[in-house]
Amino acid sequence: MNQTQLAAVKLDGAGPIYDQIRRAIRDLVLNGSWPPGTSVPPEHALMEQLGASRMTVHRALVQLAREGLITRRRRSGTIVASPPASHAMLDILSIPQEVERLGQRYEHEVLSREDGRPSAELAMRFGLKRGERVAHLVTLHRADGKPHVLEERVIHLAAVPAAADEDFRETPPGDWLLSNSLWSQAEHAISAVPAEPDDARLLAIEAGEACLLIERRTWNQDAPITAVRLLYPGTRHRFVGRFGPYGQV
Amino acid sequence: MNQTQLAAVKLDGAGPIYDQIRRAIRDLVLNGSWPPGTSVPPEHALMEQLGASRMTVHRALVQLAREGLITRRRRSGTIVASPPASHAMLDILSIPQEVERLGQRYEHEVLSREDGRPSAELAMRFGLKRGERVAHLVTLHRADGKPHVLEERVIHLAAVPAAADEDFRETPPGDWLLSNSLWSQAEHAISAVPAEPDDARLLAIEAGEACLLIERRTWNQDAPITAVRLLYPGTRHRFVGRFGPYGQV
DNA sequence: AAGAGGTAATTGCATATGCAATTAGATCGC
DNA sequence: GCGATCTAATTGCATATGCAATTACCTCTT
Repeated sequence: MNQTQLAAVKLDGAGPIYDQIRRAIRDLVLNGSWPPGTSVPPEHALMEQLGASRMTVHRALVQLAREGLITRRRRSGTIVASPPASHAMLDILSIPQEVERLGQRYEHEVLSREDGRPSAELAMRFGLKRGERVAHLVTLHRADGKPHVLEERVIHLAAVPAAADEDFRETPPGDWLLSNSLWSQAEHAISAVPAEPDDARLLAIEAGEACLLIERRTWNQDAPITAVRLLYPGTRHRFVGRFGPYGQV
Repeated sequence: MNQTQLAAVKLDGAGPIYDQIRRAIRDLVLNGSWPPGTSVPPEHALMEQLGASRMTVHRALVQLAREGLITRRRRSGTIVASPPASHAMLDILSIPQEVERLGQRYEHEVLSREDGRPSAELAMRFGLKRGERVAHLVTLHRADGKPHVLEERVIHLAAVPAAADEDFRETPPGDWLLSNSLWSQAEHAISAVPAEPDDARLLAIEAGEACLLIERRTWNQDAPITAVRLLYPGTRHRFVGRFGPYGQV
């Protein structure tokens, strides 16, 4: 919680001062130098440290608070926020949550796992470099005992070394990664595909049946973390989102 | 473009002044009193009209600009922005754009149209009230001559009376609605379904082939505008989105 | 030890002031 | 007219100042 040795805020001289401060602190948060719970120096301290006026520092902090990276309270001060678990998009990041929100019992089973350098076929399918060590996992998620989604995932071990010693029995890989790694960008692709015979058998559906395929890749500051293919029996699933023309107005 | 008789900004006395100003202007924009292109009074004018300091007015306007509702330029002033065509999600609102972004030639054809009270079956499928008058359209969109997506749509004529006199030959219904109606909320559902025989024939694919189904309903302030089912041959399409845990960081 | 009350740290908000940057529109010179 | 130049309107940014609101923490009383 406390700053024993807090990495310093460094300005880069590009653009308005308030924005330099904002970006500097944002980067410290995003790259993990200031993990969630870290207390941010009070406005006075930053003001002296940076040689800016309080209002300028304030402006940067207010904006960061609006963006959700920090939490501010009078008298208590400012701390780095935990990534919002309630973010609309994030819902689909946690399969246990997704299942439980449907009021069903969740289970998962790791069907296979291999660590090492990817085969040519695997590298191709997930857009990997051959040289890099990855964990390759296939996991089946069940809702009330029935197959819910088939997950095939690679984890970049260079980015998440701890994954090598984790067996994912307690927590499925997606959720484990959410709490054991940092990510700053994710890319989704959604498409419909017919079920391959092997996949169909695991999902207990007919081969060729329409399935929803979600492919997601996740990075932290350009370093790839993980890539996953989620195959949902299409007839049983819909993804719903709500928005307005200017965002969530 | 100009304010012949601009509806006035009215504060409600609730909360900080800068936020009252922000909400007041936001509401004028969202409810259509200040349509896109309207020029917003300069900071000086608002300052006098509202009895607030320039910095306070400034703060409200800066925030609205960051939210994308207004556009500001030095000397030229501030105008109400057009709803952002570049919004990631919005891309899929315009099929012509979607096709042209792929570098293909766009065409569309209205295959059928019926205006009147919906049949029981139709009301059921789109969640309509039986009493309400709607236009019911089936449109096929083509890319480079090949079927791209099959659109089935209902338009609530009470909300968009002008739709009754439009034949949608020039502009397909989705795009026409974008420029001829206001909307504040949309809901998407994405799922995978096998192609029905009729639909498969129109899309020139095999019956039962996996398709991506996007169902979208659109409202303006709780009043339904339109509902649409877009059926994409799944193997040919992917929808891609990108985001970070704190939004578009 | 427990509760009451006071103090001060910290953020939130508003104002006033001044200057910089941009550029639409006016003016000038030819 | 037409291009060059000037002027001033408008937004962008930073600072200094002052007060309000919240509340962690200290002190005092019993």
